[in-house]
Amino acid sequence: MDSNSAPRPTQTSDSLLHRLAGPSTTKAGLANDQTDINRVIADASKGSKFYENEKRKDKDLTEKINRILQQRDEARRGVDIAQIEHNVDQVISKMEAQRDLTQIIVHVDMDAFYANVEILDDPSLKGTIFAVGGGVLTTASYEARKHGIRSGMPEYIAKKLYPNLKVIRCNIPRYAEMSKKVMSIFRRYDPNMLAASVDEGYLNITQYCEDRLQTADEVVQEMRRTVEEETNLTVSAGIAPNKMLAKICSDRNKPNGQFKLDFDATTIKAFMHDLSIRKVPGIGRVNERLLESIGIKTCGDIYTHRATLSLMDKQFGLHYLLQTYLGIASNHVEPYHREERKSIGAERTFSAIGDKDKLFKKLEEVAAELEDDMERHGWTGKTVTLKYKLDTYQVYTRAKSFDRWISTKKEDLFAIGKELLLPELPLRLRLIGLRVTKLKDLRENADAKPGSIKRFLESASESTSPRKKRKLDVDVNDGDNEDSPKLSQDGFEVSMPGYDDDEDEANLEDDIEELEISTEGKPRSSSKPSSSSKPSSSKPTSLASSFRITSSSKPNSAIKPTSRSTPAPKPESEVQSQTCPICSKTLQMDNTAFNAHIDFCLSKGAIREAQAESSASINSKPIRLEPRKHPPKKVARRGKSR
DNA sequence: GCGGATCAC
DNA sequence: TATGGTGATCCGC
Repeated sequence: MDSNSAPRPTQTSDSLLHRLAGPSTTKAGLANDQTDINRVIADASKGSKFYENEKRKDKDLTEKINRILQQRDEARRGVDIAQIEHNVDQVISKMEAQRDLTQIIVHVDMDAFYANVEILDDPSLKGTIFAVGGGVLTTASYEARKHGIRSGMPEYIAKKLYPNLKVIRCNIPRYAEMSKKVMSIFRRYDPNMLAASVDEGYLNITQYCEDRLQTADEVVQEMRRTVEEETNLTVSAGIAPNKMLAKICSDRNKPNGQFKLDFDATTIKAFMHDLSIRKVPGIGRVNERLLESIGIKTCGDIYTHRATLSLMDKQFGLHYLLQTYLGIASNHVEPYHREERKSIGAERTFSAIGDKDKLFKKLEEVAAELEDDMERHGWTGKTVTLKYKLDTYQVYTRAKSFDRWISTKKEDLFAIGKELLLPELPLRLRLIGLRVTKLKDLRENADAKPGSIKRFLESASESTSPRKKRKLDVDVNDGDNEDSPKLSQDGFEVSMPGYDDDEDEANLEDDIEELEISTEGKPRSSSKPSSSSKPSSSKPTSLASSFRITSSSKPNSAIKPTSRSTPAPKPESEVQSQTCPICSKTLQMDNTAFNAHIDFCLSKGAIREAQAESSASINSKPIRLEPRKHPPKKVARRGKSR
């Protein structure tokens, strides 16, 4: 257990080595000896500002862990552990009783997507060691991964690992094109699938299997074969009763393989028992370390330490971890809806700048990009957040809210950003960004109940085939968004917005452009740190020692579950009380019937009324028929450092 | 509402 | 020489 208080054999601690190795360490196709590779990476990084910042974060985390251990020991003192365990066991029984094994969920994941598309266009790359990106790598071929080269890694470090590495520039429009093709094949199996990113999606094939009397394995096998036949790209898949399990399973036989988990509670629990917690979506490197510090490395360990987790629920989130231990999660799959968007922003990295006018110039450029996006996608909002990163890599944000919808003109965005940045100067920065939240959808005026309206419109336009680009509200998924991915780490890359669907190509391309990874900067080392300049404000959250933590600064920590993670099953046809966003009547019916009712209301030209009405009330929140997407989240928290 | 922080891709 | 960009969410003020 506690691997951190042990003496370090080398100068760089294990945790720091691990941190420097990047977030995608647990991925498929890794290298011979991770240790040697981590060493090379650390040596190549040593001395840089980036390295120093990682070191600082690592130290903060170590201190936080020490506080947690102290809290744990204190909390366990004098309490009846057996009793607590008993109580937790009862909670587990209840969760178990709600387990839903009725839905067949599939997670599909394209293998080394960008790299494989490049091979498509240049077959001579097949089997060779190459990467896609520039400055920072977006993805690496499987052969390159064997040498420790991963997405998110700076090119110069990758070349230390393999000097002859060939690096190909990203061709985002091309990837988007292939993504569309592949997604459309997936949709044959579930028209309601969720495209989670350019290269990844979730399907519910329960109906499909039932209709054809085929097993899930057969269907997925056929689907994967179809993708390969029609696109020459391979995909890996996971089949399980919920999204979390399906995602974990898709990684099991990658590349070009599939893995099905038996739809049986005993099998699922056995599967989770030995699974590294790091494999659980939502648990990243930080939470991995926090959990490990109290002895939890696998999901099975969650049960062993249930008493501690219960006592420290605030920090770790007992509920979410228990669900994870049981292998229970959301099995809800539906397409992304435009109204789910919560923010829109732009940010740019550049070689460090200290000059005020030059910084404003950068801010202006970012403002222009943001204007473009907001216009193109039809959004405005009420809050603007400035983000900046010092040349020391420390990140800060400063926000301002308005009681009106802001102008999307770049001049206005710039003015707001300037107002936020000015009081912080002087600073030496390497990144500036602007983000708008508290959004209002300018296309579909329904900011009032978007959920259903959108849903209806979407299916309607789908059948009639859209083709025209914008206007006419209702656009289905404007491609915008989505989940968005960008460079990924784990294996894959990035993003793109709207692949979703058939519909406007032009728009799609625009979106794609923005995805390009910039990495521009020609870094010149900034001569001096000038680190002295620190963000003024800073609110030391210090007092935050909400707990009785001992020492100084940082407050809390730890993991927590989130309400999300749909605890229960919820097949979908459950009768419940719901209020129609159009006619405002409260109805008792299941979702299918409810959507039909909404269709009815909409068909009566109720749209206009709804729009008029909604523009008056800006706040109504989208209604939600089902649990939302997104996993858990919520794990650790920490205070500010330094 | 604000700011820090973590995570996914 | 040199380490992305977009979006979401959570927590503690």
